[in-house]
Amino acid sequence: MTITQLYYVLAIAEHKNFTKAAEKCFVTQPTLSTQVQKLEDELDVQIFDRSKKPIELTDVGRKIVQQAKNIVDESDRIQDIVDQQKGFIGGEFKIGIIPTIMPTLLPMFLKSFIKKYPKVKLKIEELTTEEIIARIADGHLDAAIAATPLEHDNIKERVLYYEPFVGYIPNDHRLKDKKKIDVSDLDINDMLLLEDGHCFRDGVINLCKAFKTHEDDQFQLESGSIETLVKLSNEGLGMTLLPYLNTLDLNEKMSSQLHHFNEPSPAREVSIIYHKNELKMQIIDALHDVISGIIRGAIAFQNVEIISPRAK
Amino acid sequence: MTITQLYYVLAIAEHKNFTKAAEKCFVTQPTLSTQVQKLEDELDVQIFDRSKKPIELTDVGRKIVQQAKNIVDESDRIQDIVDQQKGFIGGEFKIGIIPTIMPTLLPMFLKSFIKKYPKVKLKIEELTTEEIIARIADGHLDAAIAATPLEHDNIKERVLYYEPFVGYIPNDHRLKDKKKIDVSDLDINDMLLLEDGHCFRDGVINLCKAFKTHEDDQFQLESGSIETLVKLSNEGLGMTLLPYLNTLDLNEKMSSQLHHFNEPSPAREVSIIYHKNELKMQIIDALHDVISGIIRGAIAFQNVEIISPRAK
DNA sequence: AAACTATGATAAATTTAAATTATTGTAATG
DNA sequence: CATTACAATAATTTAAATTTATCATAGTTT
Repeated sequence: MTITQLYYVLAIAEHKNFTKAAEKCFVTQPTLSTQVQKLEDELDVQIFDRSKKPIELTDVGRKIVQQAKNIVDESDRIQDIVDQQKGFIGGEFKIGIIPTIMPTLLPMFLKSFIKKYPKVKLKIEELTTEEIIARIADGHLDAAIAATPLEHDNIKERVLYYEPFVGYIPNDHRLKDKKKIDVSDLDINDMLLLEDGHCFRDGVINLCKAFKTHEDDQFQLESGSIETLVKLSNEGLGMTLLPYLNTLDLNEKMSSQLHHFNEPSPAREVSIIYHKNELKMQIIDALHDVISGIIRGAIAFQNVEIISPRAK
Repeated sequence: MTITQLYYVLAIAEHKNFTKAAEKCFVTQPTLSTQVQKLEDELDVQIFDRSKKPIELTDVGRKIVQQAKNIVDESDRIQDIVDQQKGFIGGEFKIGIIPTIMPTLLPMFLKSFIKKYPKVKLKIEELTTEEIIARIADGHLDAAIAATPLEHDNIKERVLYYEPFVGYIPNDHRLKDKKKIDVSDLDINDMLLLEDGHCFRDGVINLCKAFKTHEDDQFQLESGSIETLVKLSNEGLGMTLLPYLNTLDLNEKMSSQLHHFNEPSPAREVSIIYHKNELKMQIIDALHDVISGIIRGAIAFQNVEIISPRAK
């Protein structure tokens, strides 16, 4: 049994297809066929059920794949140990960021990160929390930045900062004259929300403690970007909530529509999250240090109340 | 990096000698030299410091060895998964048993175990608790039977039975007329003990809540076997304590010298113990089932008080 | 200090294993 | 029924592991 064989098994299990898995492994399809057969012979058990299309795992196969993941993870960690010893921070690092954090946070830290750690090749993807969780679990993502707490067994979290929500209230809105707003002022039915799948949407819904009914709505547009929310709000279609960092680069006219919350201000917790196996911890540490260092200059709120990003 | 290379590294780390490690791996010494060099080249780090005699691990080397152990353990477990799936219970299994349990327990279960599981090749060794802990930790022993609790981080325990202590009191002893004895009757200074290193000795000392002084002793013989203790006791050199199973095959004259304790009788907890990595769990389960099944017929005490087997 | 011994490194040759190209076999699909 | 998709197999090439033989070096003995 070799680690390479286990890699092959994992690739096949993932793609349910020898040919595609072979491409991913940068070898030809017969290589996978023969190596997997060798492993199956050695263990004297079928890992894959080739009679099904697409190919399926057998019962033992599923357990073997699980264990193979452990072994491959543990063996990856040897390089990790060496890197740590050498103080080497580098290599490819795949990070996911949720859409409502990406445009504000990424420009703040990316430049100084790549300057400080030039050997790290960051691959950044915009993903929803759901997608992030799945990809961290299966190892396709090394880490992610998302709203927490997620309370997911296989994922660890390290808080980066707490980001308060700020009300964005158009001139014709019932709350326009309140200098500071309160959570109890909010009514989910005159607020603009992001489309489904955004945890920021879920956070706001949790905050309002009521579900949007859709019944007496004249329109049902739900945007995918916070920028659109602001523009819709300007058209008088309702108020909205913005994460604090989104309020920093508004023009003068727009910032005048901002209404902060009375303390404790509702806020989201933003963390760097990663698999519990703690692979590539040096890079995660590096990211954490850079980001929280930069944020410390931009956000200075103490008295906040964390709103859960999870639906329901 | 291959699993084989990691095996080689582990063998060298253990024997601190390429030649001996090569023998253990059933390959020639140049094989180890070249394979280890290849691994060191790939990781670009020295694992061994060959300038020292005997050879030493470098700092990273130590960490790599630790991780290599994990990987090798995890990869062994794949065969385990397959065995479990097939309901196959077999292969070599190394078990240690402490001296005070070996002669009574082994004859009780060995025959029926090898009959029920003919494919398991048991290798049984008599070892002290100390030796057992070390060998389970380094993987040289698959499991052991010992007095518990040990409260050792890397070792798991599964209780087999509780074995009461029974007083063996010669005719001239101050307690000879007490039908049932009590823990408070015991005086460590008129009792015969096993030699140092036996946990049964430590258990008895704990029971007496006093240390033997050696000061006013006329003799300082400490035996390595319970049989000798009984014979010395017969010579009037003091009383002793026997584990219950040792009292079952005494002749009539000897059994008349037995004095049971008032309930709750002091007892030792006897468990099958194994590494927390839970390798070869099917065999451990099988052993547990056979032994506790047999013991259930021989020991039927409920009201006992467990005495710790650990010194001090 | 010279000779000896133990032990690991290196070289060359051999054996074994992995990977590739080309081809065949076999289900599912239209 | 022909086509397509996809895995297995065969033959060959390439690469890697292992062995035998030899050398280098450090410590030990005489």
